[in-house]
Amino acid sequence: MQARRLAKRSSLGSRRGNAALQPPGPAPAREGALPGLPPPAPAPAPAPAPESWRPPLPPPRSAGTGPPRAAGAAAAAAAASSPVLLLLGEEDEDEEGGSRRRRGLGRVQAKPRGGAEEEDDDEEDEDEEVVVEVVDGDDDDEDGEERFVALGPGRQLPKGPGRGALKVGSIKREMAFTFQPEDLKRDSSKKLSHQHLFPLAMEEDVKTADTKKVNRVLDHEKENTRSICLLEQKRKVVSSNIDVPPARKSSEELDMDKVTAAMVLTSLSTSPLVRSPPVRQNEGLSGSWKEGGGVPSSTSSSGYWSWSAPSDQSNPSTPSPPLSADSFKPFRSPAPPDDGIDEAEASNLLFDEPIPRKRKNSMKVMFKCLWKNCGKVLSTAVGIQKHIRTIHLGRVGESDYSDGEEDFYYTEIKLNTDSVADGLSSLAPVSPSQSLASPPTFPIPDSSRTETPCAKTETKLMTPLSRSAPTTLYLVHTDHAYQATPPVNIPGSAKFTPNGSSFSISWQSPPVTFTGIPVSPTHSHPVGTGEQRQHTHTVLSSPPRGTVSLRKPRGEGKKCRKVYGMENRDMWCTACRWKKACQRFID
DNA sequence: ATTGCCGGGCT
DNA sequence: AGCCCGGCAAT
Repeated sequence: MQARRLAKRSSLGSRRGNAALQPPGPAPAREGALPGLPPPAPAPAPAPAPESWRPPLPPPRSAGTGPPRAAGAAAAAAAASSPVLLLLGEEDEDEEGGSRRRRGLGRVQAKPRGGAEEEDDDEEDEDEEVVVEVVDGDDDDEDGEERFVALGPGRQLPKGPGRGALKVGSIKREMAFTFQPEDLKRDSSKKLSHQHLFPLAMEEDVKTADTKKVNRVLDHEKENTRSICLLEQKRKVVSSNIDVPPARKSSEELDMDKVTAAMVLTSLSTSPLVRSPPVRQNEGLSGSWKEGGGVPSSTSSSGYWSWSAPSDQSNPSTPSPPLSADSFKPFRSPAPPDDGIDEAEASNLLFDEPIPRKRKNSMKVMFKCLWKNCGKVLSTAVGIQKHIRTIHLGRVGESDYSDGEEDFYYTEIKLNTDSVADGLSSLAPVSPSQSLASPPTFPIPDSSRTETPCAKTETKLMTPLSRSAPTTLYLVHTDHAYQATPPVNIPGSAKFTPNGSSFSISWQSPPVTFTGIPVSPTHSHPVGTGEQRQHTHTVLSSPPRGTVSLRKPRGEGKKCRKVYGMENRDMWCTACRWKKACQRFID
């Protein structure tokens, strides 16, 4: 039989009908009688089909994303050798992502959490890193530099965002460089952990830069110098070289510089690149700040959020909340920011999508006013800033403009919002003024959907869906109804529970029942108002496609393949033969 | 790597 | 509709 089939296949299946011609019912039986016959030597297995081409894997991401610190040396080395690498890598990834998505299209918008999301994450991660580095002046500096370099001379910037990146890059770069001298200094003395990354960056710099820079490096270390350097360097024409500011300023000046730097950063914060750890509890206004790192934090965060929002739109399908506060992974800022960069003004308010993106861990960030006697908590950075500005700083007129000062007067609070409802409810009251945007952004939680007025954003991923999905599945399967299986399964015995797992039991017969009756009490009939019911309905109908198709849980039981083996493929149930869910041995 | 089976193409 | 298979995901 098999041989026949094989032959048939090899001959392009022109005669495909043959095997099928045998009456389906008897066939198995007959064959069952045949087993005695030595199975015809299976024809030489057809050469395995050549593997379908796959998009090349993106270049090792390690350089860009991975744990920056750990990856450190290797990654940095790679980067150093060819700064462009990173950039290219990014692009490649993008492309790949695109293709992946494209490929995925056919497949029910495959699970949103799939590659696309990951990729997004990655990307953003990278960006985040960059940001972080700016703030901290840490390891990531090189990153920024690399990017800059690559962008500048090497290639033409394809589009707006690129340009923006460039811009930012340069700035960043300056900052980064400023740090370097210090790093060198520290290198000898401190040996900070993050330092090992630097050498690379420095190396590169050294290549281009004069040795005198090194000398300068030896100067006493002032963290504040950074800011100064930044300012000074801006003047310098040299793009590739890093010059250390020759002059040092008095401590007082340094403070000033700090402030200045802070302001600069703040203003720059619009750029997605600037980032800082999300949750930073700096009660001590002065104490906790470190080298200006803290300064932009709040502002940047707001900026960040706002940026992230657009990204969401781009990938509506992926809920992916990248930021995990726990891991303290640097934030991802969507590289794409085509829109934003140009308007680097303090237009935070514009986007101010206050709403921190929903995080995986269901953490929500709130902003608390630290002003004495004012414990006001708002959900958005912008909101809190505004609040501080107007209420405490008394800057009524310039409400729009933020010089960053407000940042000192509020802190971020992480809230654990396990239940969406909580988050929403708390949200609403707290920041009535700006919260409007927030609700839509938190679609994830189940409860939210009912509460949120705005239906469009609602994801259909909610539990209901999952439950409903099985139902749908049922239908689908019913449709298929592979007739072949002679042995009918115990329809009656199988009891149908709403749960996906058990539903599988009864494919064949009863599904119909189900279709009519929504399985889960939650969604099902009785409860909903007309509207709600409708909603449910929609969910039911659409989900199969949009949602992660609930794949039928894999049956543990024996399957035709197992039972009969490949040799007796003919004995398989049709479904099995067709690579469909086995109907004979249903689990 | 194997296996179950979905999604989709071809006839 | 029947048949088949690529490819994904679970194992």
